[in-house]
Amino acid sequence: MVGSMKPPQASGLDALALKFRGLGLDSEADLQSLFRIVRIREAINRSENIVDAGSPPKQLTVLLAGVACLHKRLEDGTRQIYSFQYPGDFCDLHRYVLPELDQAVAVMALTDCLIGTICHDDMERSLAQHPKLSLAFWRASMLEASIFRERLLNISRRAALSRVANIICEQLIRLEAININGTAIPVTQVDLADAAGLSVVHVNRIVQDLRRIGALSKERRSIEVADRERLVELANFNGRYLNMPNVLSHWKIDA
Amino acid sequence: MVGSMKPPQASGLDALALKFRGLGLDSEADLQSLFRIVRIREAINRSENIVDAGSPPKQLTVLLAGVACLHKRLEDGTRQIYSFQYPGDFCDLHRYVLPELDQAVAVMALTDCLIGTICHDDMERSLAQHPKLSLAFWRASMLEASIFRERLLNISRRAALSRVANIICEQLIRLEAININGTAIPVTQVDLADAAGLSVVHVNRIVQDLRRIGALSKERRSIEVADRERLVELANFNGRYLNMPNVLSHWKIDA
DNA sequence: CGTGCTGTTGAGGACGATCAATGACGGTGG
DNA sequence: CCACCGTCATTGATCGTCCTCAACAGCACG
Repeated sequence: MVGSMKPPQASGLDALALKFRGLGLDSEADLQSLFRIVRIREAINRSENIVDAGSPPKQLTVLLAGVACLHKRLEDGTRQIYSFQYPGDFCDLHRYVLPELDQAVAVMALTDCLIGTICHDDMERSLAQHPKLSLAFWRASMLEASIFRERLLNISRRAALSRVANIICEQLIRLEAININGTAIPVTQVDLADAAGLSVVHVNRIVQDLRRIGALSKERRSIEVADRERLVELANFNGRYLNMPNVLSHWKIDA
Repeated sequence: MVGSMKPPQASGLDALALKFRGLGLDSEADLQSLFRIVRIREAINRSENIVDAGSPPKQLTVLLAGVACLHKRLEDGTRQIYSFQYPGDFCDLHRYVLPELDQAVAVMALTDCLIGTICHDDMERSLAQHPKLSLAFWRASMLEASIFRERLLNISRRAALSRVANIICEQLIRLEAININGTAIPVTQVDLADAAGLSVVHVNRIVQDLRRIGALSKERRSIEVADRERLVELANFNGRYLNMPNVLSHWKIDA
């Protein structure tokens, strides 16, 4: 089902640790300094906004459990999903770094979520004291940019089937990277459509194709991968843009 | 014509200054420290690569004059242009920050270009000594990401005409931001097509439409804006994602 | 004076959008 | 407990945008 994820881990901070170790933050001291400034934990219900379009940025938000998406609502009501976010991902770094920008971009909870916050002052202090942390954040932003580029390529060049398969592959790997090893992607067909730039109707047909082929499980009401190799092949997927060599190593990916 | 741009300014460093002042680097000392490490200047001919896919990153590259594009060549030979780059833009920050990543992304000169380089050691020293510089670079990356998001949205949601108009608007503003105030965009229809995710044939028809409408000048062999307000309107363009309030202020942009 | 790139034009076809309707499920309030 | 509603998933039909293929003209280059 869509609303269900692994129950929030003990603290939710383990995902943060995983993420930042992956970004090259190997010093335990730096990591602890980051943990120390993550203040409040708040539960957010599915389909509520975690970061509002245009809200005044006084603090940073980090996802600790659940799945969210960075998106923008257009004039005509349609929604473009730029990227999905998982535990350990920061939701509003862009606002912290370029506050004049991006009033229209928001983050929405796709499942029930748990978030932590860091007030800007603490952030500044911490960055000043831990230069390595600063680099890690820069890396996090770059990784996000890399994901945008890949999505751009995906939408621009690939046919609907590859496109959808691609997005699913990415989510599977990113879940794996934070030790969520299931085969189900906690996302609706509507979400997929908004991320892929396709109509829901067409996504539905594509999903059915993928099920018929055997790449996805026949489970109605859930996007569940049945044959990941087939899916990777259909997607022409190469996950190297994700900067997760450890996870990718057991993902037969070539070219 | 396409190959021609303003002749390279005295040093090319003025564009760099403009860019980084726009990114909030207001201290003259920080700026000077950046200038000091920009080493070699090299001329690159149109359609040569400035940064090769997979080249070993030992230095940073900054564009000092000319126009380039960040792109990737796909298996089938097609090219996706992620973004255009102008004097003051760094070409390979992504490699510096996430060297494990992005072997396939390259930067190509769209006109004759002049570049400067910074060796990684100098960069590290400079960043360590000038924390503000570090933030400015982070901002530069964020701005690039913002441009990727906008392009993503553009390709994903808009019809071909708006799409092309949008890209042209962006380039016009970005040129303006570095004091190049002409109405011609130094880009071919092929480039436009690769950036917009459309076929050249279709872009050609769209360009002709835009000319017929009067938004572009009737000049064959060049993309030249004739009526920017009309173009902005057709594009549904809102340039706020570019983080250039000073430039945008005289660009009647709303919503 | 060819060769190559860019721009231009025409015809046909495919992929995906749009519109419309229905079923299944879950939650809510009477 | 049941009626109601909203979201998600599904199906069919039609239509349009944009792609592909193919050819050719102009200009720049050697």
